[in-house]
Amino acid sequence: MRIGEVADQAGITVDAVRYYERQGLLPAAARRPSGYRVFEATTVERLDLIRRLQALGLTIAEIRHALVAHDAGDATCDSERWRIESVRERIDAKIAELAALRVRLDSVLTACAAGSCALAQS
Amino acid sequence: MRIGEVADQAGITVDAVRYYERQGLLPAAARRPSGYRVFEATTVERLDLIRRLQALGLTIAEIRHALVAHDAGDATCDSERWRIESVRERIDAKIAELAALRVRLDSVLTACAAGSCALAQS
DNA sequence: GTAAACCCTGGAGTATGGTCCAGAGTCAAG
DNA sequence: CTTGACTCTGGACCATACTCCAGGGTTTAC
Repeated sequence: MRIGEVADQAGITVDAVRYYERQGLLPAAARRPSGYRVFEATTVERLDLIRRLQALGLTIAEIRHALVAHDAGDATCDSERWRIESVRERIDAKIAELAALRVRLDSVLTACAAGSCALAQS
Repeated sequence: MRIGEVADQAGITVDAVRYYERQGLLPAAARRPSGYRVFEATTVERLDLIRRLQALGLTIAEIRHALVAHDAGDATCDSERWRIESVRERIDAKIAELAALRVRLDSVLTACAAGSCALAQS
């Protein structure tokens, strides 16, 4: 398959495919004599997996670590659980931060309703 | 006051002060013949205000809009309320997004506990 | 008069996850 | 044999909010 075909089937751009290759999320593709990349059908599945992990909030670096472990056959449920849990902690921290922010915003809005503008407060 | 003094009193770096000036959050400072910036004491208060608005989650662009209205005498409680409410909506949307992400993560972890690894799922 | 501490500008760098581009080569159909 | 669609590379660019740097000038104290 050409790069445009895998990209279409995975629903992403060819630029993204090349980017993932550069980032080590895909093994370096085989090449035709012309330099064109040649992909196997399984690449589409791998791209789907990458997208699913991204949708779970993993960064490119985390996905790379996960896939390297996977490729080496080292990806146990426990090792992946640990990775996902660290992502969950990061998300929980972010939610807590935003919730605190929202509380501060509400108090500003309450003050605003009472006639005290945020720009005038000290 | 020199730039280092206002920066110290506001608890930020001189680079940040110059950045705020470039971004239009501070009026262009007066200069000595040597080119050194000269600030009035009120600049410290303005820097404090900028920091408070940042702590509420406003971007530099939003703070600029708010301060321009303020400087023009146009900053009413209503106009500021509208600005703060749009920030609150943004934060609420972000919290909702992260909460949905967390639900997905939990289902992956549940599957993981049941022996189905995230990397193996289709 | 000299050394330390301060200030100036313009521009590059940080992190993230890609996108977009030019300029060139390749491939398939008609 | 030509046309159009595809691909290649390396590098610049997006937003955000600064930070850091070089290479120079200024101020202040002793």
